[in-house]
Amino acid sequence: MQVNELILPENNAGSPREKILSGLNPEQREATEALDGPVLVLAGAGTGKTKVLTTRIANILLSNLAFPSQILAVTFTNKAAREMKGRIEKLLAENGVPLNGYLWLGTFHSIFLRILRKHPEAAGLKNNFTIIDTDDQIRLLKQLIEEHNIDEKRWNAKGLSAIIQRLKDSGITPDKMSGAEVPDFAFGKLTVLYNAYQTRLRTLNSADFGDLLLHCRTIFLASPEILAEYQRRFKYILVDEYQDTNAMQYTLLRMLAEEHKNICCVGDDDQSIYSWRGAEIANILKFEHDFPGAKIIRLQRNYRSTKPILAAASRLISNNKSRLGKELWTEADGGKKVKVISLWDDKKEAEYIGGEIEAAQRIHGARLNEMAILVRAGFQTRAFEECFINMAIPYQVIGGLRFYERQEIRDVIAYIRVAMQPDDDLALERIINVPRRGIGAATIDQIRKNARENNISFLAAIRNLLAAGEFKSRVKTTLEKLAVDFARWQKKLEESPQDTKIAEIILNESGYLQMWKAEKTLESQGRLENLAELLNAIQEFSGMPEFMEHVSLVMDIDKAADNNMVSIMTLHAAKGLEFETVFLPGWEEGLFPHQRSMDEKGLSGLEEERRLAYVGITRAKSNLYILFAASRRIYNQWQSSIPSRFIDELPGEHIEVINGGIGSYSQPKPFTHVNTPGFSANSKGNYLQPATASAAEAKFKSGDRVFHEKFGYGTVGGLSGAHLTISFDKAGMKTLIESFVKKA
DNA sequence: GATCCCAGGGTTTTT
DNA sequence: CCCTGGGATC
Repeated sequence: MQVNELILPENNAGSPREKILSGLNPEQREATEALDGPVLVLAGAGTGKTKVLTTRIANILLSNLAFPSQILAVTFTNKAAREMKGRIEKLLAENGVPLNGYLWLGTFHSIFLRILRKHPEAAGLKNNFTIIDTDDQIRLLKQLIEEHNIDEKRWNAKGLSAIIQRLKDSGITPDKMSGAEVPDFAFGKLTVLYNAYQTRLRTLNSADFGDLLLHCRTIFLASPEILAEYQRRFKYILVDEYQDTNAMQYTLLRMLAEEHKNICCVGDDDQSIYSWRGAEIANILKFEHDFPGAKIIRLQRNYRSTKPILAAASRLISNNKSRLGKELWTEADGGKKVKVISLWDDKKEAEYIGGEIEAAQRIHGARLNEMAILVRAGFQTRAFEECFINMAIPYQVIGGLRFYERQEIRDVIAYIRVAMQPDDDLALERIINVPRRGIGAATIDQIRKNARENNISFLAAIRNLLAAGEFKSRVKTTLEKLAVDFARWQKKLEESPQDTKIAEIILNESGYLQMWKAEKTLESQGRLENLAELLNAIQEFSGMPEFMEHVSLVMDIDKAADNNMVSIMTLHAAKGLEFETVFLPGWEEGLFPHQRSMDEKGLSGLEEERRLAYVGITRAKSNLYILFAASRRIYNQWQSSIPSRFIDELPGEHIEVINGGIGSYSQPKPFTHVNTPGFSANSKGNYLQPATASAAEAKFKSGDRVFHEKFGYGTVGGLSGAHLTISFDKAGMKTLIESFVKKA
C-alpha cells in the first residue's frame, strides 16, 4: 500500500497532530511542519533543538506520511538516540498513538552497521564479522609498523591510527591516496601501511569503526540497486548535531537523501567543537549548495538561560569571524550577573567553588545535581576531587574509563570473540597468555609466522603446529588445552547462541576468573565485581550475538541518574546538558584557550576554543561563575598564568568582577561567607563536618575493612564525626568522609 | 618468560 | 606527579 494514499487526519485544533504542534513557537513550528524538501535548522543553544526533531518525527507519523521504518534519524551518541526515542514515544503515547513499528533511529555507526550486516560480502567481509575497537586497532598497527621496519618510537601506532581514522572520516580509501592531501608518515609509507591495514582487517574478518561507514559507501557505489533500495525506503531523514558531521557521514546522507530529498539537519555552527575528530563546519555551508532550494530556519529564542548569561555568550562568540550569524535572545527579564573571579592558585579555585556550592546548598537549598564544574582538560578535576572529599561535598566525575574499557571486561570479551569468530587473531593474541600460560613472545612469533605463511588464522596455525609436533612439552600441553577449549566453546555458541550462560562457562573453564580470585588485592576484588556485573548484564540479552553487537557499539552503560551530586566534567562532555549553576574554572591563557590548539590550528584553533567557551557558558540556566588563577600546578610544577583573552571578551555591564585572593599579600579569606555555626575551618582552611552527627560511628568501628572507589581497600583506624581515618592497602593513610566508603 | 626499572610524556572523545 | 611502555636483567 502506498502511504500517500492513507487518509490524512483532520487538522482541527483537537487533533493529536495539532496538539503536539501547539506548544511550539513560530520558528520551531515552521521547522516541524516544513516536511517537504531539504531543511536546515540552525538552532542555538537552548532553543529547543531536540523538541523540533522529536515533534517533527511525531508530525510525520501522525500525518501518515510515512511508516516508522521509512524514517531515518541519526545522532552522534547512544545517549542522544536513547533520549530522542524516549521523547518520541512519550509524545505519541500522550496522544494515544503508540509508536507502531521500527524507526531507524540511532548513531551513524549503528545505522550503517545495520546496513553493512545485510550485505557484508559486498565489502569483502563474512557475515559474522567483528568490530574492532581502538585498542585492537593500535595493536594491529603496531605489528604492521614493525613488519615494515619502521622506527616505532618516531612513528608510533597511535599517530598512525589517528591519521587513518581521519582518512576514513574524509572518505579516502587506500586506492584514493594519490593526489589527496595527506600527512606524511614514515617518509611516504602511509599508503603502504594503510593498504596493509585494510588487508589485515579483511583477513581477520573485522571492521573498525570508520569502516562501518566507509564500507557502506563502497557498497552503495558498487551496487546501485542496493543504494536505490535504501533511497526509496528513507522518505524522511533527520540529522542531529549536524555541525559535527564529517565528510564521510555527509556523503552517505547525501546519497540516501537523493530520492526523496526530505532531509532535515539540525545543528549549531557556534557549537562545533569536534573538528579535531574530523567534523567539518563546512558541511553546514555546503548544505544550501548541495540541496538547492533548502529552507533555512533559525531558532534563536532561548528558553534556558538568563539575559546576562546569554549576553556573555553572544558577546564572546561575536569575536569569531567564521560564523553564519545568529543571536540568542530571551523574553525573561532580570537574572544575576555573571561572576568573574580571580584567585591565587588552583587549590584556592577549588576551595572557592566548594564554598559557593556549600553555601548555595545550605542557604538556598540548591540541589547538587543542578550544579556542574566544567573544565578544559582532565587533569583539572583532581584539585576538585581532593577539595570536595575534604569538604564532604558529594561529587561525580563524568567521563574517564568506561565500563567496557576496563581491562578485565575487554579480556572476557576477547575470549567470547574468539569463540564466536575464530579468525579474530587480535582477540586471541590479547588473551593467549591471560591467565599466564607460559606462552611468550617467541611462541607467539612462531604462531604468527605459520599463520602468515599459510594464510590462516592464529587458532588454525596453533592446530597446525600442534599436529606437526612443533611445540615442546609445557607449551604443547597448554596450547592443546586452549585449542580444545575454544573448539568446545565455539560449538556451544553455534548450537545455542541464545544461551547466555556460555560467558560464565568460558570465564570458569579458561581459568580467567580463578586468576583474579587468586590475586587477593584491592583491585582484583574490584575486577571480580566488574566481572560479576558483566555476567549480569549479559543475562539481559536474548543471546550472545546480541550482546556482542551491543558491546561493540554501545560502549556506555546507564549510570544511576538523579544522584544528588555535583558533576565534574570536561566542556566537551557537557555539550547538550544544562545546569542551574555552572562553574567554569581555569580561564587562563594556555589552558583555555589551550596552547596546543592554537599551535596546531592557529586562528581556527582559537575559534574552536572560543566555541568551546560558548558551549560552557550556555550550559548555565541561572548562575554562572568564571574563574582564573594566577598560578597553577601542572605536573607538580608551578606555572604562573595570565587571565584568558576570553575574559576580556565578556560584556562588562553583565559581569561582576570579584577579587578572590590575587593582590592581597596576606592569606586570602575565601570562606568568610560560609563561616557559620556548625562548620569550622581547620588549620588548612578545609571544612570539617559538624561534630554532632556521628554517621561514621554508627556504621563503622576501628578495625573494619572498607572499600573506597578511588583508594581501594583499607582498614579503619580512627573515627571523628563523619570522618574516618583509614589505612589503605595501596594508597596509604587518608582521612575522609564516611559516605565515601563502604564496608568491604 | 617474567619482573623490574627508568625514561618520556601527559587536550578535548564517540563509535 | 603518575602512568605507560620498552629494554635490561634475573
